[in-house]
Amino acid sequence: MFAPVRSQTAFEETVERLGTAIKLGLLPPGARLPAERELCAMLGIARSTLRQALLALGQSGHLHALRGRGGGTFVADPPPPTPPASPEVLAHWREVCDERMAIEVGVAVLAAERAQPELVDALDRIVVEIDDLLDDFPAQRQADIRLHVGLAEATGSGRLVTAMTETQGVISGLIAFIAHPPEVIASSNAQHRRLLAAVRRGDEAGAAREMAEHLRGTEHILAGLLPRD
Amino acid sequence: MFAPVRSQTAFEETVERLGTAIKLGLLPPGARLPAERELCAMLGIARSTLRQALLALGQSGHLHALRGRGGGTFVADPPPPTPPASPEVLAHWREVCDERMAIEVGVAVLAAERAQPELVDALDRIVVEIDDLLDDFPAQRQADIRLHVGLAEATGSGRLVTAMTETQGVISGLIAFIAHPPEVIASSNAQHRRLLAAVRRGDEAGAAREMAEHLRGTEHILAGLLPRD
DNA sequence: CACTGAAGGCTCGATAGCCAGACCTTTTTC
DNA sequence: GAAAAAGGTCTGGCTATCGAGCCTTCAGTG
Repeated sequence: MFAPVRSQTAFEETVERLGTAIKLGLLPPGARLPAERELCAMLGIARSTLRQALLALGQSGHLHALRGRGGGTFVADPPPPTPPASPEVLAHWREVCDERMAIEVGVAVLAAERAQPELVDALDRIVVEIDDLLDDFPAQRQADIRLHVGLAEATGSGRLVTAMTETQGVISGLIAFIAHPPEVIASSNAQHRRLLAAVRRGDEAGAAREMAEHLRGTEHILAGLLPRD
Repeated sequence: MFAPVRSQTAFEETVERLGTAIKLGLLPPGARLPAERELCAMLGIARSTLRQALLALGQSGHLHALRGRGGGTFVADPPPPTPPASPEVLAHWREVCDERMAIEVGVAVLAAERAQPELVDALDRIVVEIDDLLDDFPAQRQADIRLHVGLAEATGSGRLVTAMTETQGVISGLIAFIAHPPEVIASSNAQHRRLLAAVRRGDEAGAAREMAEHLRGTEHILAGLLPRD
């Protein structure tokens, strides 16, 4: 209740926002960011602050800039190697999973309530895509992320999309640990299919159950690999 | 995706934290806060910053200070009148409800999974309490808040408790609008009872359904009173 | 080939928030 | 009357951020 107040600086928040977007593939390799003068206006910060963030992401290999007309800031094409998950996240991985469970289940229920068939169709296509990508782990991960974020988008709530992307950003560092034999992926994707079916028929309770089970799968694997906390 | 970065200052965050705790009754009228020198250490901020926050809450009538030995900062005993909900919250009330739905449903599922009987017992007692308070709206509201926050505590995740209190803080300003005939309260409390029953037997899907229905009740009433957005 | 416009790169001064600490005043307790 | 425990006040310094101007690079255009 009187836990430390730790407000992020604008610089930190910007690095995290852009960095997460890149790591999750929301800003794909090669993509061009808006010009600095536009971007800082969008983000509501000064250009000097934005540049600090861009510089940091440049040094970590996520961005590179080209000067001159037609230049700009681009997402690095060979993405930099993902650093090992921070010990801080590792120490609290169970809390991270809990929060993920809460948000994703909530999103699933809300999505089931809203049930826009066209959006569910799009998500179904991602499931098919994943089935074709059983070997290509990075691509399959990104499709998985798009699926989960897409579900959040289907709720129509911007704040839930934000919460979902943040959650995915944190959990991705953990998931990178897990071995991914094709049969695990396939079973996980089967859960996706059942989840979407429940969402499509507006079955809130079913969606909640499927999502909970889906996430528990990840959790169990992590529990076997990570230290007790 | 490039939405404005708006980082709260330590001062703002402190006012919000303490103010919410007071408005939700987590810091009951008459309660004494830790001494300034301790409190600022707990919150990890400078005393001058903390004092700004305390001053602000004093001027809004939520706190009053007594000097001298045995003095301290106390929660005002006749709580100040709640100001009308901010137009900003009113404009986005549907998003607020969505976020609440997601978090509370997620919490309900997680609580059902964990299911610590003793904690559920405590929550059951709150339900009984509410049944005895059908006339006393403020007291009944606070009991309701304690029930929902208690459910979050039952998940064992500190971050979910934080999310829940924040959500309750925002939604409370809206709920103050609603007429509360005893029969509405009674029916809402019956939902509490069914919800806790589902949690107790570890029925995740059931808990999700009950919680969703419970919150939808509030939403429908609000929809009738507030402007379309 | 020179010019232009659009982009990143750089610098500087002003401001605000925050911190750390010392000191003052009030009140109770011994 | 002294000590202790609290809130109240003041000052100086640090850092993040802002805002604005100017420089450099370079593709396109005439």
